[in-house]
Amino acid sequence: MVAVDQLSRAFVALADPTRRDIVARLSVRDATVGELAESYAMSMQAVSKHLKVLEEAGLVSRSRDGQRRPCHLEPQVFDLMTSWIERYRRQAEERFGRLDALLAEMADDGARTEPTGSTDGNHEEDRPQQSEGAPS
Amino acid sequence: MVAVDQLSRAFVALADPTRRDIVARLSVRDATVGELAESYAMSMQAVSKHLKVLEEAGLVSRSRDGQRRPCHLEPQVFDLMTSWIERYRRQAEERFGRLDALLAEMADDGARTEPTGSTDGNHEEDRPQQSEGAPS
DNA sequence: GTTGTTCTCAACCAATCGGTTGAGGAAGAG
DNA sequence: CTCTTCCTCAACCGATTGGTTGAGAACAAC
Repeated sequence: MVAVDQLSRAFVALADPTRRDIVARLSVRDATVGELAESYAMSMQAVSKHLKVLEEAGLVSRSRDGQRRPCHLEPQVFDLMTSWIERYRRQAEERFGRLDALLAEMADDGARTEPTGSTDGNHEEDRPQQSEGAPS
Repeated sequence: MVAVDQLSRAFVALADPTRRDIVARLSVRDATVGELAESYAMSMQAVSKHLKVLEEAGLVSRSRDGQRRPCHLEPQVFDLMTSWIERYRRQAEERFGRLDALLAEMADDGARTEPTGSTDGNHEEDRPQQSEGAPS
């Protein structure tokens, strides 16, 4: 995790089962580090590290309450992930001709993209180091 | 990645910018290992490893065409991820949105319904090793 | 056959990850 | 003040990750 973008941090954060479980618990109610640590067979320091990862990913915030550090779920980052996923899922399904599933979805948000033809080709992102130009 | 569940594999796979970019390219069109490798400043072996990760996550499948191994995006796994995310995003927002409505309700009919617990409280999953029971 | 292309496997390496233990800071309680 | 509670920081450790190079398998083409 060396100065990576937020999307990478978010996916990295949710890649660990313990961290996903922490998110699940925090979605029910806020909790302190100690409370969370009781649930897992690991030290409080380890849980604290996991929370740090979640916090740096923007998924969790922490306030002060005496010597306690209550953890709070911040679900905005979820939108970042789902929008990334949905973008490419939609493009892929569009390409495979699964228009039935697509049309049902377009009834919701009315995104009028060309059926199969356009294949826009502008998938920008924090591209990793490239050697040459775009692919064709 | 030592025999982890599919959800972990999927998040791990998308945690790398190069792999996300591969997914982006494959959403436009299928591609061979060599074609993909031209786009990045790394060896074909490295790209092949990335594709292996994506394949084991179920995000990419590969067929044979002579000595080529065309890669194909399999977007079903995306649903697994979005449904996980949406579940907890919804629960969190529900919890935040209900706070005001809850307080108004508690002024009316007292403490008959449990504030946060009634909605579900069963966030099962392939729980990591726990020490004790559920969180209160 | 030989040659060339495409791709994978194996070994290696530095860096990171997920855990540990020990020490210590910060704040409430006696 | 001391003591305890809650939590973080630092150092360490083994396993994994993301890259490399070299060898070679599989297939097409000559």
